[in-house]
Amino acid sequence: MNPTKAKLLTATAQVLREDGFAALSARTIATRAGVNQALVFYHFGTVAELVDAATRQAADESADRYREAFAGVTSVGALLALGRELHERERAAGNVAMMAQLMSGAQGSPELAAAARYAMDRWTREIEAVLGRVLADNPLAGVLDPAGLARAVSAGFLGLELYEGVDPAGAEQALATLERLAVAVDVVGDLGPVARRALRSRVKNLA
Amino acid sequence: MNPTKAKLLTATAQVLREDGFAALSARTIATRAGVNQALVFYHFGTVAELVDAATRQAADESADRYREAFAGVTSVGALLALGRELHERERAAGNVAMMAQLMSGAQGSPELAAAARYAMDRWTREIEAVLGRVLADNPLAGVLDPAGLARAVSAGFLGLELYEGVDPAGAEQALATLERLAVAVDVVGDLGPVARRALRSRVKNLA
DNA sequence: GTCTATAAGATGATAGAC
DNA sequence: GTCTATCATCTTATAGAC
Repeated sequence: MNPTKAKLLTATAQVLREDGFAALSARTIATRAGVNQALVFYHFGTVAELVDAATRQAADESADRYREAFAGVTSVGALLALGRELHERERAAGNVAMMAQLMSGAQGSPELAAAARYAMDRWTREIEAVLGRVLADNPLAGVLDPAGLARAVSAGFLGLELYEGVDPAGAEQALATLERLAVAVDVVGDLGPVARRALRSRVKNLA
Repeated sequence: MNPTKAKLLTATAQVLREDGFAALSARTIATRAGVNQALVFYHFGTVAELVDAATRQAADESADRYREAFAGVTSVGALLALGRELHERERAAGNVAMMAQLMSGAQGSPELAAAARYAMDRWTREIEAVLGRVLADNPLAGVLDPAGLARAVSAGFLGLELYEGVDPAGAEQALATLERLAVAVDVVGDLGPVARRALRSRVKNLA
């Protein structure tokens, strides 16, 4: 990989994270990369193609970190602890903010929508795998399919990130409640046989 | 209200909804409003102030519609049915997309962040009220505080809207799973006295 | 209140020197 | 591969005629 090309990719991610989609331009990116503006077009053709490449790369790296971290998780409790930690870490790295910016920018551009879809797919694939393991013997498993839940979790992180930029206290409150909801799902999984049977029979009618 | 001013406000909302935050400019807005570009600055001073005014107005109208619709709802089942209908209607109107665009644009602009926060507050206030009523005698009430849950729901809608623009099928799948989760919460609220007691004692330790 | 004209700057993108 | 210089086009914002 050409060093200038690499610099442009990481600079694009930085601008997207810190200043938002609206701040993206060949000049802002090149300045942050410490290279000449014309090199954006030499290496990537257009600004949109650079953004596409940068976000796909970031999504790959991010998803790979998810996979490693999720590898040994088999209980809801462990997933929650890890989830909170991972959430803080990814937040600090700015990956969620970057994806949120990508998604909003993608609304007006079919080319970027493809990159955004790719990024979401990479995330949900990892989350779906761990959710499938964790929910395997929960009586709510028939209701909470891992695929749908993984997508809901990914979308939820996007929304929370946007919300956090606007009202940090409110976002924290929302996150705390969601964690409690997850704990409640776990508690339901630990219910005694009587309550468990009662719940399962009722749940069966929903699926 | 000056008719030109009104036209600019609704045109701003339209551009934000249909073309996204990146497409906002005095010219795109004025063209859609059918008025001269200079009038943006005469009536609102800057483009940012126009966007601020337009999104506050839209949030007010949207929240007022929520309030009316939520007024008579007292059960989770009724809220879910209404929620799905409302979600479709607001989606078609483009209000959620507009807020999502506002939130992402707000990341780079403190002035817009205030407007975004105002919009989120108006939404969560209505949702919190109806959630408080609906969850009043659910054994999970101690875990799912209405304030946090309302914020989570608002943020969730934002994320789902962004996701939908990128992958409609995935977003629908996520929404379906979330609805099932809400139904499960309702089922828990309808549990017999034995299971209910077992759940409540376990839940008590979490709060 | 609304218009035209215009200033002053940022943007994507290209041509051509090195 | 990298640079400078340049283009047409877009932007916010203002001045001044009507």
